[in-house]
Amino acid sequence: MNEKSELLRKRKEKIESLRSMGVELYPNDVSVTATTKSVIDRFGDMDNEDLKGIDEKFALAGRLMAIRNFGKAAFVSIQDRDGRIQGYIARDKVGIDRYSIFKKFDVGDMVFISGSLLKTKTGELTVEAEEIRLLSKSVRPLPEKWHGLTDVEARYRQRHLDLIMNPAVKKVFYTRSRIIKLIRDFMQKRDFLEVETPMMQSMAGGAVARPFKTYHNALDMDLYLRIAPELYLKRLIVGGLERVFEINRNFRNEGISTSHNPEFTMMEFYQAYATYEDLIVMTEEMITLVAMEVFGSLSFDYQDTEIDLSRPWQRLTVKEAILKYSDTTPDILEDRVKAAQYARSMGMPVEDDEPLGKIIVAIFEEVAESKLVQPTFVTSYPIEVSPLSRKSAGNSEFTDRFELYIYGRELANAFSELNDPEDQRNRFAMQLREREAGNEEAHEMDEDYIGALEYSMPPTAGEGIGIDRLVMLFTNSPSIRDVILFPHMRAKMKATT
RNA sequence: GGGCCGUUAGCUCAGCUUGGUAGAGCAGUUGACUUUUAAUCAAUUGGUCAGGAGUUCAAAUCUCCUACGGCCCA
Repeated sequence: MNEKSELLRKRKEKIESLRSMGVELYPNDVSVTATTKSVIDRFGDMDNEDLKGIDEKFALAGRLMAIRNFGKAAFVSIQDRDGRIQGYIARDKVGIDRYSIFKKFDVGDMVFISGSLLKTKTGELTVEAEEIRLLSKSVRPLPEKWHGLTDVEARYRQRHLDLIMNPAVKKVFYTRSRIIKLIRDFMQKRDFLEVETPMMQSMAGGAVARPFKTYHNALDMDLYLRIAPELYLKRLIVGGLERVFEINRNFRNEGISTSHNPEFTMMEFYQAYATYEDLIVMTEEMITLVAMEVFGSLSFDYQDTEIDLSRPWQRLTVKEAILKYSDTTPDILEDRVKAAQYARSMGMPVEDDEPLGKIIVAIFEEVAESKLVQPTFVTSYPIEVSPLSRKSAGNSEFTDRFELYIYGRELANAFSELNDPEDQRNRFAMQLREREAGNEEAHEMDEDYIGALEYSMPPTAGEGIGIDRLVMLFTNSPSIRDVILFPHMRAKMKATT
């Protein structure tokens, strides 16, 4: 920002003049006894006569959001973490000295107010100040009071301003916190242990994605920010913890979009002696519980669409979903050459030696994904795209796996875990061949993990749930950036602070 | 990575089609005002028109490049 800006200069002059009046600009000695909401909840319905009978004093603090000046009196609006309340500052009440100091306050300053309550002519509960003090002087002006801050770039880059100006934004992050607490409680009630596993890993495993790379000086080794906690959580299952979950960040070195941020929050959990079908039920229970807590209902609007979470949710195999939403015939999905031909006919790039399973999933993503608006469990994923999943009994080309789709977005991914170390080695070998063929996202051979499996892991099912996307759904947010406080942005040369 | 759109005062936006010395509201400053609530009334300050290059007598406006952002596609 331009330091020559007249606004800033004027503010600094004002600060100097307050200082010369002996006013402490950044004091730290107030005792706040109430919030705006607590006062309004208790007294909002009372009339002026009742309020006069209360000899309690109220001490609140917050940001000055408006000043309506009348010469010898003024109305102010003070905003704290859970709302706003009006203050009435009359010269005769606070005294000439305090009033002349108050006249130098600006919208945006942090202030302390204490006094009694009254109702104005228009029926608004108001704190009649006996004292109004400066707690922290603002140097920069706030955005305009009516339109606020709407420029999305400025909102993300200066989230502090966004939070000050846009109460709906604050609400999103309160809801986010509540959803995470609900999920945590849900897991703990089912005897799952919350754990934390490495964010920095010597090999980025547990998912198919490109990692961020970093370097540890003292150990002289490359490290990768994790793309998933999966392989560590399963080591804990081998270790006998039986039920574990982790709610934490994953990092994937990929593009940014309305549903992708390079760092995002997942909950992963693993339950011994369960199958992916148990997790279907558990997922329904968890998400409907969140819906009931947040909306008090299983149906709600997301963007322009009504989402209905009434159970049971639709289940389709990958192939069924393709057949349902395209003109494909079953024989096309049984034959690699026909499938490749079909995919190409829709303009999708297909490698000559692309395995059938990968082509099927590509077709699924092309024709079906966006159609899965109401909650749908998609099952029976091909083995080629599921290197950590257990093969389906009776059909070794497919796995005991599901992905949950809502509003065309993948919200969860779960499977019965592959616990046969020999099979796991073969799967990694398959991935390694892909890697050598140039697929940077393919999984690496993880001997250490196989070594853990060789101590035997009980039959287990595991799942990852995208917390950001879940919060998007429950806060009606169109972009993942609306549910992440500080979404990643390209560095800007010009300082915006 | 591609396409489209955007970037003008602290904020929200006009102005661009059709080139001719940069506008409004809010905020700020000064003054009036002791029940207002987008307070009101009067006066007034504030601009590297994202950055760069080009065309032109003359560019916020036309052309090109770059940066950043949004939406859609991959």
